[in-house]
Amino acid sequence: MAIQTVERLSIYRRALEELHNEAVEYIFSHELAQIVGVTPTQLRKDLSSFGSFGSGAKGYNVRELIGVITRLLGTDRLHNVALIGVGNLGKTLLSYRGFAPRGFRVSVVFDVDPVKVGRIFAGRRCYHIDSMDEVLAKYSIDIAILACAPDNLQEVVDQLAEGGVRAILNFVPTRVTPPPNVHIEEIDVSAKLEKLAYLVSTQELCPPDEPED
Amino acid sequence: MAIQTVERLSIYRRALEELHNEAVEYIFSHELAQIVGVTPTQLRKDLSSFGSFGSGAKGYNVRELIGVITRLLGTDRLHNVALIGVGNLGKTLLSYRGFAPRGFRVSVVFDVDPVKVGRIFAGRRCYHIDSMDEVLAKYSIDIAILACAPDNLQEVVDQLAEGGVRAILNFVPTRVTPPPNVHIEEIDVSAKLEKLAYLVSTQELCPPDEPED
DNA sequence: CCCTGTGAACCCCTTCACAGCT
DNA sequence: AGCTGTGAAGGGGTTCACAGGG
Repeated sequence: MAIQTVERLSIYRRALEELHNEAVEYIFSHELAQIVGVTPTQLRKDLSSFGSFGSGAKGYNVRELIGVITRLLGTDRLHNVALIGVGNLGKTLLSYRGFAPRGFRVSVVFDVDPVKVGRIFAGRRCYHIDSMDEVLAKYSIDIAILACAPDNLQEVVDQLAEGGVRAILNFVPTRVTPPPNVHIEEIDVSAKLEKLAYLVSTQELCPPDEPED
Repeated sequence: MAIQTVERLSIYRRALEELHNEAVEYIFSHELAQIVGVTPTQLRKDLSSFGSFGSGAKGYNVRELIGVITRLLGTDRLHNVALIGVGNLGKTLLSYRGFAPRGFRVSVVFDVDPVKVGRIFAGRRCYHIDSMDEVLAKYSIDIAILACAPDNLQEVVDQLAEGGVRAILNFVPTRVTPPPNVHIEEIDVSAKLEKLAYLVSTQELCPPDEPED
């Protein structure tokens, strides 16, 4: 399955869950496509890449589709997540309500600040980064979120990999090279903003063709 | 210039600035590529798409490249940013130090909560969303960041567009249809996590071919 | 020589057009 | 008739391979 499809599945599922809550049982591709902002063809292609679920008369069964996508994304089982760094961003992530319903549990947090180590943040014990190996195993962590200072980031990543972490979500605007068999996703707010700045400034220079009024 | 190139330029510039701080004057494509995690060819292609800056002997002039990229991204002039929603995420964004050095100033914040409206957050006055029109003009806002509740999000977006906002960074996991001439970038943490969950679970099933030990 | 810059090939993803089903 | 599923075409972006220059 195409990796881009995977990214969209997550969006489809969220929309489908809302529809399910509104007691919608069936939906057509053009309706769901409208909601999530893709073309109906795109949506059908995505879904057809892992099976046939639609019926000509009623469209797609909402509940069934949610189940299939959930299994496919691997979010039917619980993922234990480690958070690295309990600064502003880390605390915000700890309070985010969107993880639990999708099978993610931030089980443990790490920091280097001696003031924070040993304390409990939103119910999670904060460990020192140096004790990572044992703690990762103890909580059977397989995903980590980086929300720490950029110093020694590669080292942290390598330690995580050694501890069995296979996927990392990186909020730190520093690029690290992924250890073997470890997937890294970057979330780079500044880069996104700068992209927007570019789009805004070029739009000023070359306004999109529209009929003069 | 390709849009993907734009996203990478921002990353290049950040790395170049670090190099500049370390008094590095020239750098070869393979060195910078290594730092930011792209192929040297990719990097050269990106840079060559808007000019020729490298010299065979010394590589690229760091300072010059920073200047060119900055102008190109449109971050040489200041962008006034409006933040919508002063919850956990909003406050975290307000305290983020990465905006100012890249030409972004969060000038004003909006909320619907009467407790928050009128208060000052990190030096920014909080206005009610309904007074958006006048406030946007007053501060000459051209970029907005959505960090609010998902209710009526499309309405908020449309209001922003009417107020002259041309680019929106959306942290809210709800898809909205962009008004004409408005660019929207999504930051979807859950979707990224679910993508990672997928990668982890498929890797378990079909481990990448490696020699048995 | 080893670097940069770049046409060409390649690859992936989206879109089109339509066949098949209900 | 309107829907889904899908081979085929099209487009964009990355990689390759090499020409050109200090």
